[in-house]
Amino acid sequence: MLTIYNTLTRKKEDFVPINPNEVRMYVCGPTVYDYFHIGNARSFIMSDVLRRYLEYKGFNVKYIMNLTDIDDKIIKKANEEKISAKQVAEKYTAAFFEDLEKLKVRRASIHPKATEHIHEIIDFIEQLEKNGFAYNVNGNVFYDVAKFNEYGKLSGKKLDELDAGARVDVNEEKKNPLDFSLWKKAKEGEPFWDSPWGKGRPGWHIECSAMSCKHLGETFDIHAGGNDLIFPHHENEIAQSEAANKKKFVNYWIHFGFLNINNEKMSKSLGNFFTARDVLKLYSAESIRLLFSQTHYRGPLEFNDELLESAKRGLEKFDNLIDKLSLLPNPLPKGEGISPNFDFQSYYKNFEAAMDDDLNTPQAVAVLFDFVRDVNKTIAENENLPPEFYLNVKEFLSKTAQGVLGIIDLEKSDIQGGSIEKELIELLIHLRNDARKEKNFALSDKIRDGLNELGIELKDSKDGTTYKRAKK
RNA sequence: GGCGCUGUAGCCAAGUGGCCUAAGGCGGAAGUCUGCAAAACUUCUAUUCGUCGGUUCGACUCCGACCGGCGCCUCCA
Repeated sequence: MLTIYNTLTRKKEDFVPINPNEVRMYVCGPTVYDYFHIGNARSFIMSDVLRRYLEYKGFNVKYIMNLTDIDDKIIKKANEEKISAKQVAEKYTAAFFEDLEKLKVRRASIHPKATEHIHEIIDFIEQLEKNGFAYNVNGNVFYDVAKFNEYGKLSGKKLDELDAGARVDVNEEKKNPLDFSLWKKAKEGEPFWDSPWGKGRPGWHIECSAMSCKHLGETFDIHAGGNDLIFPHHENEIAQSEAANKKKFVNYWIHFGFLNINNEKMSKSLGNFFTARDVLKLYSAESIRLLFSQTHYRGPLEFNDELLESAKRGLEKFDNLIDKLSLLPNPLPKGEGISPNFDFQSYYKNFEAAMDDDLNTPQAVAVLFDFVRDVNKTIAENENLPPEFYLNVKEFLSKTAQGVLGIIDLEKSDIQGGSIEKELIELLIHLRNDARKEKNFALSDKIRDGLNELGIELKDSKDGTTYKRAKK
């Protein structure tokens, strides 16, 4: 049974979806005004892991991630770059999908855009007006926080306390400083849409309520996002959706911890961030995903080169085993060998137990490392293993390490390939081994060192010489 | 000020009232292999869980105090 820590109840709960075999989940996506940073990537990756694990468990997952493609930051960027807001959004939307793909994050079922749901958003605001939760002041429409009794139930804040602590950003039009914009009146030169309240554009929070409702229904299973969205964003979504639909909005709220640099939150405003695409220039998606998987999703995650490097090194254990598998004859000889005493089921069981426990990926990763070690031992201790053994190893890694966590790529063995490059390397290895037979070590070492400089490492073993390419 | 999180080996990081004299990764050490090397593989690497008290037959795990770190309360994954 999968358990999930629910921010709403502050407890770990059994996960029971509304429909038995289906999970509907919504994750807050990016505002497309810039490249996203590696801290944002954590949310995308961990959401992806959650989605993959739900599928592993047999659920049919309907996964929505929105794109905020109209907003103050986009308009600001457009003015800076002297292009339209639409062009900014298009540019960074394309970049967003490119980066996701490089991170091996699977696309959501649908990535709805705010600007393509203006109609739904307007309907939603009208419903709020009708229910008495919204008020219009000169074309600006606000949500009346005081009308929603349960305001603060997600973040554990109380209205009066919030009021006291709220930083004064005086907006004369608001009844309460905590009221937030549902519809913003267009200023001169800003993009706008026609509405019952005049020309304007939607506020930030309303798009998620409108789009989740359209694509997932009034009540759905999981809503996820970064810790900093708890308040006010998710709190406001609840206020909007529950006030409009008069129904519970979301059953399970999941929030991801931050990425820290030197024990400090990575953020655009602090300037201590790396874009995902820059990190990807130096490290593979698998390295990044392993690093993220080695910390529980709710806790803070320390991020630096040394840790990325150690994740990359850790990955080599998997890669070496994958290389071993890829060197086996294809197809494997049938029915030969003695079955070792190797209990694959217990590894599946342990992996699932870890993941079921509020997505304890560090524990799950530990199970995978144990698995690799035990497989290596078994291979070393048994001369004549049956083909099923290797097939089972591959299947296990394929389902868990690759399928759920995405920390390995079974199709991409370094040893594989069919290019001329491969043939040249093999020719050099032959020449070198001839030199070694003649004890011409000066020449053989020269070849080895030369290849090394090109990023190709030779490995001599009993069964011959193999090579691998240096990796990210 | 309000609310919340957190302190485990050189670094990162799970975990639990007795199976913990504490997973896993990196780093370090030794061994196997090797012409040498690298790599690989194997083994070892915290008598101890921020400090001090308390509860308990028993705590690192529960409670209290103290010290330290972080976050939200404002756009933010």
